[in-house]
Amino acid sequence: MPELPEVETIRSGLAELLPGQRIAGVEVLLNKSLSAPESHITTHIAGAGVTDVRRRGKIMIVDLSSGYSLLVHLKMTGQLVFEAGGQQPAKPGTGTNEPHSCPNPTSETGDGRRVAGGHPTQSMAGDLPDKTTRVIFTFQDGSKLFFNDQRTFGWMKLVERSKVERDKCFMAMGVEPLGSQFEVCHLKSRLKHRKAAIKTLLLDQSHVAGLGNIYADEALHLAQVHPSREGQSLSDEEIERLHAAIIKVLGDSIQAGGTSFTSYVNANGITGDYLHNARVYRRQGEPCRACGTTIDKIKVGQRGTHICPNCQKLT
DNA sequence: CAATAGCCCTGGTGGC
DNA sequence: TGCCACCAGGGCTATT
Repeated sequence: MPELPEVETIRSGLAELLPGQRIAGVEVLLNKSLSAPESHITTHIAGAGVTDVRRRGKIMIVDLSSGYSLLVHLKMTGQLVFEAGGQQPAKPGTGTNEPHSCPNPTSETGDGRRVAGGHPTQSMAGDLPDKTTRVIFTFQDGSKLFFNDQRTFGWMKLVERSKVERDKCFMAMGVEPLGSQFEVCHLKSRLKHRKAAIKTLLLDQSHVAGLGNIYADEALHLAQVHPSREGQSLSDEEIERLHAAIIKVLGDSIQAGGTSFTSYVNANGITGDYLHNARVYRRQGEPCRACGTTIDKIKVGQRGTHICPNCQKLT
């Protein structure tokens, strides 16, 4: 599921591709995927240019010249894939190339899909649209942006640019973990007097914005804190470790182009790379990279949770 | 107010 | 082979 690093990877890709593009048309294949009055779609999306692509927490913000912005939450299986228009060579015989080429800021893949960062030749998405495609944006130069979402939990909505910051989805959102406002004392104050499990608190977007199941598990392992521990039980030293761990796992993942598994792809339909280096996530039964103990999978707050029982002790 | 359970949804998996 | 219960999970809502 896209968390902060995945959304940031997609954002930076789209930020190189979309600004300057003008939207020619919008095709909504599943109504609930895009909430905006029909009249607004024709008047405030169609014909508008894209001016900027931003991010807040796990939500992407696409600013339009019409004075409106599109907010996008990918939830678990959402994807935003850009397909360049113009030339469409369609080479059916082209096989997969080297899976780990060097970072490539902007290049052509030869099939019309443009690549901005990440790993250009790694498992591309198939032909689009497909059965998971919910919304298609067509640009004046023939390029397209596909909003795909297998499980349809994701959403896009159109809001006035001036009201974006006050939108309901941002009102209760906590600090950006990679921003200057995320300080140890902030985390301390949010965990104080809280009896809920530390992992549950990390997943609560009102404390820190952008952490999901993957990076909560990863950060807790790096900080050597058991996810079931009560928030209030963490020592100052543990909170300091956790604070540093959150910043490190998110930063490392962005560096690697986001996590690679199931349905995550970046703006160009390309998978990420972080999971190869995951500490505990989806590694149950395998040895801990730090101490060799077998990674365990438990439940914390209804969520599947991966721990090293040796590195992360309850007491 | 804090904590928790249920719900939305589809595709993959494992048991029979 | 088919059928089906079950699981995955972000975040909103209702309940305690």
